[in-house]
Amino acid sequence: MNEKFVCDCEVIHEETVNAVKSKMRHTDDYLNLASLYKVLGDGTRVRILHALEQGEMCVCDLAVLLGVTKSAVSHQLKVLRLSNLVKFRREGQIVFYSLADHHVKLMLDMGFEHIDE
Amino acid sequence: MNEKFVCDCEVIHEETVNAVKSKMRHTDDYLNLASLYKVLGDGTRVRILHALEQGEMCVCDLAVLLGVTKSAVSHQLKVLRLSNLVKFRREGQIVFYSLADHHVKLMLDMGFEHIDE
DNA sequence: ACTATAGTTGAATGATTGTTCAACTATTTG
DNA sequence: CAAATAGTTGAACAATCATTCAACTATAGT
Repeated sequence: MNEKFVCDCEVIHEETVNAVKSKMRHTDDYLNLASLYKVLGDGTRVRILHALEQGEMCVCDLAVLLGVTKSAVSHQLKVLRLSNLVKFRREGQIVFYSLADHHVKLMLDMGFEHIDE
Repeated sequence: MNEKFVCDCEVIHEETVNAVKSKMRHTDDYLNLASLYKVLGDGTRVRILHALEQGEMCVCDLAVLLGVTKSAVSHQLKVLRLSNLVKFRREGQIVFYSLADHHVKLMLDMGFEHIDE
């Protein structure tokens, strides 16, 4: 009556699995973490975030800078907003976006370090 | 003769865009960075990585621990291998996987910090 | 050589996702 | 109020992706 039914393995290191299992978080935590990284896993979105490291920018600024439509930028900004990676303020017709906190810059820098090896 | 043709905007902050543009990296850098985060953007893969923080594990261990098939684990391990996030060694029939370097743990921890707010 | 088990791989499938287009809202100016 | 511009939104389409299944390779034991 072990976990064989969820796997096609016949022999495993039972102690190792149990030891690791006790250290694991709740599955939802991993799904949340994956969702966060999924947001960072798009070229347009990381370009937006890196651009905003220099300071706040409006949607049109970003669209011109990245060479895509306002609509595309707006869609991606919404994704970034829902993940609490950017914040915004409205000034007249113009909406200025900026990074939500310094955490975001740290995550980007850590990623760059890895790819720059 | 400005960048209007790539965007449906009529008025922008030209100086801001030029200033930021000079600070931006090559587009390929962002695609590479996004590719890395895309790999981390999957629940199964982050669970694998977090499990491997405890020590090396074989494919069957991981399959039982996560409740998925060997095949699914093997496919994801291949993705992680191609991104240099895990390494492996073979001992007889058994292949043990482990984290490629401490960088990986740092990236995971930083992500957890963000979602734990 | 034969059997059993660990692991890998390719094709197929269903789900997710990024962009575009068109229509919409919000705000400013005349 | 009307016109113009900044930004948002939903539907549609193409592309990407995670899992399963089945067939395969690799190693160990008899």
